Amino acid sequence: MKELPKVYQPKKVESPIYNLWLRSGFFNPDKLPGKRKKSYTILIPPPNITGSLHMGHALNSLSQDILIRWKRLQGFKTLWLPGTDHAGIATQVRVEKELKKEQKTRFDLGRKKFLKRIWQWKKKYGNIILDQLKKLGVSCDWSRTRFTMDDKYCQAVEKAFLHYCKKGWIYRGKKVVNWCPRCQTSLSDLELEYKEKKGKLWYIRYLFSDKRQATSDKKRKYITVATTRPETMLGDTAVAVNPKDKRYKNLIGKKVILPLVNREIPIIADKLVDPKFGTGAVKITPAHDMTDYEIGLLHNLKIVQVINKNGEMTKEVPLPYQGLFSLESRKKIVRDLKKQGFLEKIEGYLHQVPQCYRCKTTIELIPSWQWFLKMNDLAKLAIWAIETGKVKFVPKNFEKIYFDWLKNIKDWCISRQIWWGHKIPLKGVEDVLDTWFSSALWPFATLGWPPPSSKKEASLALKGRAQKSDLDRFYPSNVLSTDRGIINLWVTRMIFSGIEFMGKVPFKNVYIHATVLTKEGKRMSKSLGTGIDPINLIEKYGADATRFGIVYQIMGGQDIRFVEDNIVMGRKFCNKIWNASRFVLGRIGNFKFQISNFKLDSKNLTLADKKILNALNKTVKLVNKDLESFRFGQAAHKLYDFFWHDFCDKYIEMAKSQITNSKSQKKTKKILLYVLLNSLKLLHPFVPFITEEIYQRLLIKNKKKCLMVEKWPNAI
RNA sequence: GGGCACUUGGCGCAGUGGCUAGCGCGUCGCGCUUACAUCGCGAAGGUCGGGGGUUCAAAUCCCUCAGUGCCCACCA
Repeated sequence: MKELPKVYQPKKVESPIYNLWLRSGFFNPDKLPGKRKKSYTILIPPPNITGSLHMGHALNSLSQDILIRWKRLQGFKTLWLPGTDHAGIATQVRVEKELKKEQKTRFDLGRKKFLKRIWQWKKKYGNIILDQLKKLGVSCDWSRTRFTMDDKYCQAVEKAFLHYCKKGWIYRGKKVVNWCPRCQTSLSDLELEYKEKKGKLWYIRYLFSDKRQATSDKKRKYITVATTRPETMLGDTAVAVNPKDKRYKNLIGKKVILPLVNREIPIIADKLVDPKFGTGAVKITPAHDMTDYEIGLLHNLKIVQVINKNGEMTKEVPLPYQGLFSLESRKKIVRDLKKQGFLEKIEGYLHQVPQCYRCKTTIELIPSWQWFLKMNDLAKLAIWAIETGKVKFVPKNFEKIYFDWLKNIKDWCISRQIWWGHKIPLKGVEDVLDTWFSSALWPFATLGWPPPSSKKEASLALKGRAQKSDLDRFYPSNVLSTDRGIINLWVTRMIFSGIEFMGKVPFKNVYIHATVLTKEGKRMSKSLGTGIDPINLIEKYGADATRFGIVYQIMGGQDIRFVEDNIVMGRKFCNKIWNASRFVLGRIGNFKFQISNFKLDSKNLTLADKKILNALNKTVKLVNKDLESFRFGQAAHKLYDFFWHDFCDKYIEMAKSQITNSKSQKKTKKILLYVLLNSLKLLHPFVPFITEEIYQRLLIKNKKKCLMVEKWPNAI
């Protein structure tokens, strides 16, 4: 045996070990050794093809890798399926940025050339994250890598869409929708981000059209409305007050003249109006506000669109304002109102301004023709899944977010006017589907749904594989591990899609991992310069140290304040594992023990022997328990304490003297090797490289090709 | 505006009714003892955010206040 270096050198180990795993084929469930009847499946949340690895991915992938490696050791037929998401708007925006460097827009290229450009981009950069994940040591079955725009996946999307059509759940309608003037597309509510901005509240007077109408209060010649967006007043078709508001009760039904436009509009009553806000009287612009739109529908108001899809004022407005961008026209309108005496006052106002979640442009609300998916029945399915416990959230409190959204559900606007995505499979429609429509099918579209329609096709599809299809064998998956930010955007939609198309929920557990913040508690973000690149950590400390350091911090909280100190700890721990192994290997020499049959009879055991064997047993039980309930950090702490303090500090020290005694020598060696081997197994899901490297150097009988497929220790 | 969470030694965190509140990093002192100085041994350091309550007993349960992070929301 070669002498081991005193210090563990991850760089020399990681790449050869990863190649060993790849060559073994054991990432692929069909190539795993032994009889493995039960499957254990995880589908990776497909990263966007625009992305590169950040701490969130690292954290999430680690939880999944730990689970998969643990279950693989426990003898399950494990599948961890990787893949990427075409990420409609995100990718399109990314490539548009590239084009901008050449002073071009997508419209300059035209749809066909632009799409070609995106495919090129995808080919070049589409798998960056997956490649980076390999450095972390993840054990995905790369032979099953999927992309949400693979041919087969496109079929699934089309089939799902047509299925909804047949049910009559898809309809086209002209509604006020969120519109991104830069992306030139509609967006669902979930695709908005709100940013707090300092704005103003303008108080504007609308004069009564017949001054004598206000007879009860002779001084009252006008009604004042407050607005944060004065430019939309050009599209006002009513003023609304709360029916219970005494101040305005006698004005309901009267008419006012819209300043600058000179249109006569009615004063109406609607309970949606909050009497406490502003003056209690609100201008109603059905074309450019959700609430106003709803009020407009109820009161049969005319919809006057004054802002177009580029964010410019339309021909519906008086000539001086036509063609101006909305913010320019705002300035001019305020100036004109002031000049003409309609502006009562201006107040400062802090409000949440919606912006596009991909390009951060301020959203306009604009009436347009879109496709919608009726959500009533689907929402009920999703609610049912959680209420009956078919799907469980960990931590449980996230179910609230889920229910809150579902119980106030609106129909889902599924059409987008971007180019990159799944085209709506109907004639004459250029729109593509919301990227989340396709992600919603991920749990089964990746496994071969829709199933082949003929037997011939079926046998073709199964060529070279086991008899049963992946869909039969691996659906539903066991765990979905994801970020809390996409619970409704993605998780909810997978759940109802799974039930609708497969008749079964897509996964049993939804594990919501912690969000990684900086040490100061700020969000990690590249643009803020607060991001930490896991790849740098791997370079500096090694993959195992990084893994252990991160996992050590996953204690179940919603947030993790990341500190590099823990990675330092991880590195020290790896070194400890390395040296303890060096000691054991050195003392045992070339003797090959039969470890698998090693029985622990209590005769001939010293107190130290008993203690370490008991501690090992206890650790096995506790680690199992922790992992079953996704308590990754707690498991890591227990392993750390056991290995360092029980094994190294105590037992190895005792063993040094026991081993000099000819009576206890052999047993001590056996126990050293036994505890080391089992420790390696227990630690493997957390620190796979170093444990595999050491395993490869062990002299034991019945040695497996890889530690990765060894047998997880049973607690005695 | 509503909701979810968090607040424990210098820093990051465990601990969810009961021994003198633990761990990692850091700090200080002593040790290169033949697995490891990325180590060992020892030490200092906390009235568990403030206030109130329940209990024989609270970091741990309840109320309240404050700070922090996040999510949701049609106050124009």
